[in-house]
Amino acid sequence: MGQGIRERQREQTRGTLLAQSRRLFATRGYAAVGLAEIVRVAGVTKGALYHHFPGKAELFRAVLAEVQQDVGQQVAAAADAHADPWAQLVAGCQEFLTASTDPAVRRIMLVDGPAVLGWRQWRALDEATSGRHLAEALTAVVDAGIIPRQPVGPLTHLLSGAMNEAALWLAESVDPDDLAATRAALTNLLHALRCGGPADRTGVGPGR
Amino acid sequence: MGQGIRERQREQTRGTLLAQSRRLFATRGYAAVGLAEIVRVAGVTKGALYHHFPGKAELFRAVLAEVQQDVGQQVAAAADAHADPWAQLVAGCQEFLTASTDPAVRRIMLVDGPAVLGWRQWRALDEATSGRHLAEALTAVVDAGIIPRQPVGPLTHLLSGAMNEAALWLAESVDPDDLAATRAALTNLLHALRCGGPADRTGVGPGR
DNA sequence: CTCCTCACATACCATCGGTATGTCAAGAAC
DNA sequence: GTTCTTGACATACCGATGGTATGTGAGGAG
Repeated sequence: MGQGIRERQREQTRGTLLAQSRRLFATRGYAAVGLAEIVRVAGVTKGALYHHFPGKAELFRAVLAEVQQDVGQQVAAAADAHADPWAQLVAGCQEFLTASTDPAVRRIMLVDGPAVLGWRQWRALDEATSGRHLAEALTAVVDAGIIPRQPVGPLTHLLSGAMNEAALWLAESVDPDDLAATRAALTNLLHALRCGGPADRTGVGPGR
Repeated sequence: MGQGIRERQREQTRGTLLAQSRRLFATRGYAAVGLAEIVRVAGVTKGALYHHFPGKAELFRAVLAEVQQDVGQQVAAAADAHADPWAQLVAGCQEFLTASTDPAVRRIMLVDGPAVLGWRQWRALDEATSGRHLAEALTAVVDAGIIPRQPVGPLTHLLSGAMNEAALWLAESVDPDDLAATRAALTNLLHALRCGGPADRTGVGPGR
């Protein structure tokens, strides 16, 4: 089955490198973890690391992609449990808050990600995974006429940022009621979108 | 006036150190700027830097505090131009987007800040300046009965994160309409709060 | 004038990310 | 089976970086 002892070994080495990096980056942050420690706990040398990844930043990028993938799947699974576009949106957003309980998500994806890769690359990765689900869900909700027709781009980023920040806040929060309150506020915010029409939008053209 | 040539020189050295650091950190990011370059453009040596700051991270912290202070004042000034609590909230939020046009704000305050100092310290700094204004404005709006009574903590973080992310997105955006669309979406979002309640009121609310 | 302190400058060090090169086994060629 | 090539690492080394220990000269108190 495993075609070639060569390729199998390669995948295993790369796998442990990614797994250990993810663990260390999640617990102590990108800057505080040296390559020496990564290769030590992975049981290899720096030569192996640089054989698989162009450098520390690219290693982090691979780890981040893995984390984003996991979150994206988790969100998508929660959304797919519903048929109604609106229920999918709400469920996906709530599930994102749940997924962000994982320290790896918070530290790697939300804190270090933008700083290490730059916001542009970070956004591109997000766009390809979890962020895309939000945009699609919003588009579906707009198309279904549930909320007023409007450009979904700005709205996507507003909501994405709102949830990111809320997740980080909840992580440091000591009051257990904060989680429930945030979930309620988020749901409330989403519900509020349904009655927000063209208010006094100053100096803006027609939406799409 | 300046009591002592000693103290004046001290303040000037510290000032240029802060100013040059702010400029370099804003343009190239925290990690990509070395202390050697900072002290070179500031016309001093590393000895001077370590005499004024405990280390690179603390220097960054001082720069970030300065940036936060500026943003906070800018937001407060925009809000104080209005008497109505609601107008203050909207004006302050819009002004935050304007203030985030500055690359120093985006890179130092929004991207590198959380990663370098950790989200906890970053949040504490924000809480003391620009973030506090948002919380106060929201409290005022709730107290005035303009939006339904609810915990302001979660709402503050949701809105803060929304604006942070929007500001970063606008910075990379190429479409000039995005700015206007985002302002509209943000205003719309704020307006939508007026018809949503903690107990899930799904009725169609008034425009204004 | 004396002396002390403070605001730096100089010299130095440990560690880090990164690179160049060596090594040895797995798979291909015959 | 032998040779030969290739690829998956290991080893040794380098420049740069943040950080520290120590030197020094001018300002200010007495």
